[in-house]
Amino acid sequence: MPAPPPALAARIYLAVRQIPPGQVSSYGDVAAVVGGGCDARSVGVALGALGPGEADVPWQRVVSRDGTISTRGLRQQELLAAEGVAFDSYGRVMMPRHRWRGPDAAWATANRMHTLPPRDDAEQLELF
DNA sequence: CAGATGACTCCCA
DNA sequence: CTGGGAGCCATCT
Repeated sequence: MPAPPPALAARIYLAVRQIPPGQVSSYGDVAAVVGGGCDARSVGVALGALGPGEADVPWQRVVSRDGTISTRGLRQQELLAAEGVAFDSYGRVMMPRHRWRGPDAAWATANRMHTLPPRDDAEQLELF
């Protein structure tokens, strides 16, 4: 039997579950939402340890900060494309367009997590 | 307790 | 673009 997920991993999974279909987030952003001594690496490790018991965690929606896919052989890009995520000619997710803005403030408070700091918008303006 | 490890990220050559 | 190195941190040996 798989060992029960440590507390931090459970929080990471909870945060990842907030990312809506068609959007993506980076390991670092997820870590920022989780807070409490969690960094991008911790998120990567936690997702790498996903087992059958956490099949409902949309791990494919977490990519590197620059939109590149760090997994190999997991069909991550296919899964994302299937939910409407667009990629550029370099095979990177078009972050400005799909980047998750963070959890709802009320949800964050209720779960003792954090919202993402507002980001400068030059990039976000690429919308349509 | 000390090391090794990993689906990260940033910086510089 | 590529590659190396340094921070980062929870987990597992």
